Amino acid sequence: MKNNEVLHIDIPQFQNDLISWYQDNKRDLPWRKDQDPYKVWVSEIMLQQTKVDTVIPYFNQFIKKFPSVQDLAKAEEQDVLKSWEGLGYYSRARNLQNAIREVMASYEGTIPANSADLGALKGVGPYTKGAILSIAYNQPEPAVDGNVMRVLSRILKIDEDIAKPRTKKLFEEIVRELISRADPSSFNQGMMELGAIVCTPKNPMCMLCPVQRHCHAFAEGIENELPVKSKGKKQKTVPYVALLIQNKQGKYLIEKRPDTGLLANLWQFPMISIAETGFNQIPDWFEKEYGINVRLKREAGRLKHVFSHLIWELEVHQAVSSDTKTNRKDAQFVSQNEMKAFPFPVSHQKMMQFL
DNA sequence: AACACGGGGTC
DNA sequence: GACCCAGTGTT
Repeated sequence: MKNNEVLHIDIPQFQNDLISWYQDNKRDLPWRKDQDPYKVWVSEIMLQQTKVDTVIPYFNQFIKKFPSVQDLAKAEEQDVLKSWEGLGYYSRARNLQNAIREVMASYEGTIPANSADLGALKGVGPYTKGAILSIAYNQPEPAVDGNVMRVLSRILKIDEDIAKPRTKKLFEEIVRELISRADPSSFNQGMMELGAIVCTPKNPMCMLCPVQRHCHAFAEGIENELPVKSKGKKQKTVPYVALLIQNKQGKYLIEKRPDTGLLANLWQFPMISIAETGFNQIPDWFEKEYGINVRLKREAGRLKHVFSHLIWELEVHQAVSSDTKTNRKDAQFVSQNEMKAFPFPVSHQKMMQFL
């Protein structure tokens, strides 16, 4: 589809309506106090697939702890993950620190202001690249997220499936023609703010919309039919037995997860896929894998934890061991107090309620 | 192009 | 429950 087939609006007037509204109505958010590229970057990573209200306290605490590129570069990864604990998508934190270290090594600590160098950094995809270039460096680059696709699909009456990668590219090309050269920062942020506040997924507040007069979906009364988005497939359920193993010193066994995949490098209580290892082989399994003896005491409780792509059903058991050490690297007995320094996924924080 | 990758809020 | 969120990396 050619862009000129869908761009049936007065572009200068649209830009002016949007930017005027944004400047009068923008929320007072912690990452909008200045245009520090580092803070813009951190905020954009945190905001990926995450609501503004969720991000605010994490952002404030993160910037206080790691105020600059230098501070984040020299931090321990475990400290960075601890600051990210509960926010989800933990590879964002690890990729961010990886990229920040690359900025120190290759760019003397200055965050690149060009598309090629910025986009080559870990965790900086098309959206984040455009957001940093437009918001921190005032360059007319597209920053197309879910908000922008929703808003533009309605304004321009585009019914392509926004779940398809190809559709995102279409919107990026459209934004290249639509974006204000005078104030790309306000244009991009205005589009996202509009999507978050007015042009919401359900029941958009068209009566309050600053660009209502440009909107083809509103004109036809089909704002609730757009955007078109195909459904993802539903999650698989996986049953586990998780163990709260206490030794004679009153300490509990915890372990570090592998450095790739789900919840990489976070800590957890040992858990066993019950589909692979039978319940009554658990003691033997621990003897072999951890070099410790384990005796199950009682079931402490059950909990279900839902991820975007799978569901854990955890049967939590209390257990005891007469050992104080394990032969497994990245596993150790710790007191409840010592435990607080380790980053845990929310699923295993829930388990601590049973301690 | 399809899938892995968290967690919380809303209706 | 189903959907959504200021998406990216891997396959």
